[in-house]
Amino acid sequence: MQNSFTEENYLKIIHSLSGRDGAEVSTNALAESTSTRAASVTDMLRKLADKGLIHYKKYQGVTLTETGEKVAIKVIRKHRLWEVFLVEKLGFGWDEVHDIAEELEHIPSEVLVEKLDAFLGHPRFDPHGDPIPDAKGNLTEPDYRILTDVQVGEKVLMMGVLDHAPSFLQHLDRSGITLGSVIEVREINEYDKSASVQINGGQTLFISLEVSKNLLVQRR
Amino acid sequence: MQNSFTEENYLKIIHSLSGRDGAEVSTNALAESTSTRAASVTDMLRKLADKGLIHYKKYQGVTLTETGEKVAIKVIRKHRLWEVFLVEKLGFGWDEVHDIAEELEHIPSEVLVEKLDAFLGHPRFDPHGDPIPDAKGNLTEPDYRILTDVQVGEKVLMMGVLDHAPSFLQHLDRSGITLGSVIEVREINEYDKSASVQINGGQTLFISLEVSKNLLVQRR
DNA sequence: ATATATTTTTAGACTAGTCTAAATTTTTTA
DNA sequence: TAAAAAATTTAGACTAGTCTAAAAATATAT
Repeated sequence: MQNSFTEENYLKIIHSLSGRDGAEVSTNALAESTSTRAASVTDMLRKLADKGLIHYKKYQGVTLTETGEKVAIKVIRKHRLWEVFLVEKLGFGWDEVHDIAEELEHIPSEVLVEKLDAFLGHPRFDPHGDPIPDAKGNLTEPDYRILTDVQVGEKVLMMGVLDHAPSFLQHLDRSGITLGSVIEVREINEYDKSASVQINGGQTLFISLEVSKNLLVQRR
Repeated sequence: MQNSFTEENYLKIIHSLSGRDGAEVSTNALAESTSTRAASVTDMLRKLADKGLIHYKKYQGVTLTETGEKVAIKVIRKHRLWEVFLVEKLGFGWDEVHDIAEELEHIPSEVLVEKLDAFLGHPRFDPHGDPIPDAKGNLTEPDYRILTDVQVGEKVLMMGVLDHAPSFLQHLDRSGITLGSVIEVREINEYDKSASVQINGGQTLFISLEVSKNLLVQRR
């Protein structure tokens, strides 16, 4: 039984809204994320439930079944591998690849994914620092901290972003912050909670709270 | 105005059935090639005509408009570039790439195609010897000969295939014939019109008329 | 705890792409 | 050149995915 482009997208979105704990996802949240109306979501949920891909009880929200989870993770694996390809091989910026990967992730063919993975050297992370599930479907989210949780005086490594919006990524580019950058938190401004940080031991700049909330970092 | 996956396929197929002279293509031929019914083809033809992509008069067959031709050639360009990628970079066999490229060819994004083209080193031919249209849409079909037109005693270069069926390509693999092979026609068998040929100055073997008809060759 | 607000589902409809069966047009053939 | 055959189009219907409007269920707030 083959899943459609649209079905795969629902599963992927349920996965991401569901979070690590596999919490229930609401119809409205899905309508928001899929840019459709709640009524359309309900229709699709009945269909996915019939196919055994989600647990669904009317009015109670949904969670993925084990099968549904597997499908979702395969799509995520493909999405992230294609993003690596687009950035590493074709020279796209990390702010340019999301929409194209949204299309490529639905190309069917197990062998294509595995050959692509090998060609890319079995990367563990995509250009935004998101972990790439392995061929068996194991997806281990590394427990990065958010920059807002870093103490003044700490030096950390920039490992990923929570927001993938092109405008946010371009802002980071202009700030000279990329994956692997060393960020030292120098001071937190009482007034607006912005942070003074030093990047790679060089330039010092202000990072707004909004930005800090979307930066994933790790102890060095 | 964006064309759908299905519309692009119709245009591509009309292009290929239409041939170099841009001859009219019949509804039935399209039904055959698209694996649909004639009635469905008629519906789609009305739609493509409304969009200005084909010239269509009821019962008279169709030809591509200039716009339709451009769209078709873009799809062909993408198909052939992806095939090069799959064979050259991912290590697929030339008999394995057609179906995957059928999907990839519909991924939208001009910049993706151009970056892919550059990454591949601006290849002029795909893994089956078919010419790749350039970014401007210029598609020059080289005038290869068919092996059946080669005289006994001539040595030619194998440049492409007319049949892309996996079984045919696998048969060539087993015969040791690939793009660039030197083929010397030694003898034509009166009985079944099969040809005795020598490959790369080495092994001599029989090629059936069926096979000869599908081999494109060039004077060395 | 009951009224109000919010969320979700149902009902009925629309588009794209397909189908079958029947009608029509074109082509072939005798 | 008229009848038969073949090709094509029309008519009406189906599925997937979406919509709006209205009904029903759940949550919230006095």
